[in-house]
Amino acid sequence: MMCQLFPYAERVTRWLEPEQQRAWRAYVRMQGELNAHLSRQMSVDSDISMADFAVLVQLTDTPDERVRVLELARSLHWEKSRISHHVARMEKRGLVRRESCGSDGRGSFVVLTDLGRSAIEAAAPSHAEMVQKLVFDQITPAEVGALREISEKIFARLTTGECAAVVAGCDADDAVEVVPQEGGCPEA
Amino acid sequence: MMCQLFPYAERVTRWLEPEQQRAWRAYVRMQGELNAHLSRQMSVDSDISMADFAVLVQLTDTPDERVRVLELARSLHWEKSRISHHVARMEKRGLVRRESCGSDGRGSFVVLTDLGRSAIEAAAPSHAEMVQKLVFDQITPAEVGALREISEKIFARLTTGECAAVVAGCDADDAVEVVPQEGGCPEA
DNA sequence: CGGGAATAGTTGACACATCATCCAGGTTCG
DNA sequence: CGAACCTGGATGATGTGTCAACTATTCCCG
Repeated sequence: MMCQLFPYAERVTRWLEPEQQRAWRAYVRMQGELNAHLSRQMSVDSDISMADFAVLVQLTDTPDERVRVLELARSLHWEKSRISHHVARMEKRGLVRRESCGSDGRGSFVVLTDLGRSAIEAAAPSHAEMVQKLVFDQITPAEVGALREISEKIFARLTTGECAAVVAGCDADDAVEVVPQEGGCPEA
Repeated sequence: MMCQLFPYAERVTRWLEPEQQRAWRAYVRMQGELNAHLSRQMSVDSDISMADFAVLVQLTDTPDERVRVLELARSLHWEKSRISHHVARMEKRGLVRRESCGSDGRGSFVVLTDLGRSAIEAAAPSHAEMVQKLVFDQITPAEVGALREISEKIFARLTTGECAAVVAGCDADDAVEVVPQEGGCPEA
């Protein structure tokens, strides 16, 4: 594939070194368990999923609590059809509603409802505490920095060059980073 | 708003510090993109999913290429019903087959087929190279070590105390010492 | 003005994960 | 022996993610 071009002409596979192998396995396992745990916790004690949460965060971060569908897709790095389906499900549950856009006949807004607002307000604190307990209570401040550096470097590689364009329906706009993720809120 | 922190509150939420927040955001984004990228790459150029790959790896790691279903669940940290469904789909595609277990009438084995073996042999090299390029080419040897340490610490917390038992159908019955810890998982 | 092309969004089919439930084969113990 | 219970595993419903069409608007350009 496009990401497969390699400096070596031949098909010499570069297998992972033992050290890398260990790190990779540890990372993969941790990441899987952490995701599972955070998802389960959120759905158990707030009755919304991580995906719902991410969408709701985007909405609450916007002054008038309404965002265009494709704007959501871009800031969440989701495909447009994923957003579309997900919003449909959330609408069914009353967390958001759709409104058509006057200035552009084909567009539509996703709007936060009262139910949606109270859902995220209920979910945020325990989610933040969970992240704190499961992640940041376990590692040193130096490791926090390292985690960020590592993540940023890898992420950068994923969004540059040949690898970037693969995401359909959501161009790597660039300036990126109005990242959805919750976490703490700087005391407003 | 939900982010306001009231000093008098009984349950004071520990929001993330700015540094932690940045690290968390970076991690979440990276992890999401990396997963998506690896999955897409594998299914595009080897026609199997990461989940298939994980199962196949377990099978090839076993001398006679046959493993009990629950054994699979335990080593992959999957729920038993997930394994069951997944194996059913893989069987339909000819990657594995089931065989009943003589010594225990209720058990069954999952057995690697020739098709399954050639699938994983085809998938492994390009997957390894992808991991190399996307991850290890981006970070320093010191960071490889850090990544492993961080992952191990967080993982350890996830499999300890009350957090561990939550996984249904796959009790860490053996080995794993379950040391009760205060602080608990969710605040309940 | 008219006819592509791009854009915004939806839809349907399918793969996947989770949950609750069910079931058959073992185990324990009176 | 047999009833209660435990275990290994399958199944169906439901929610979620992806891909490939598809519709409807708007844009561009002659």
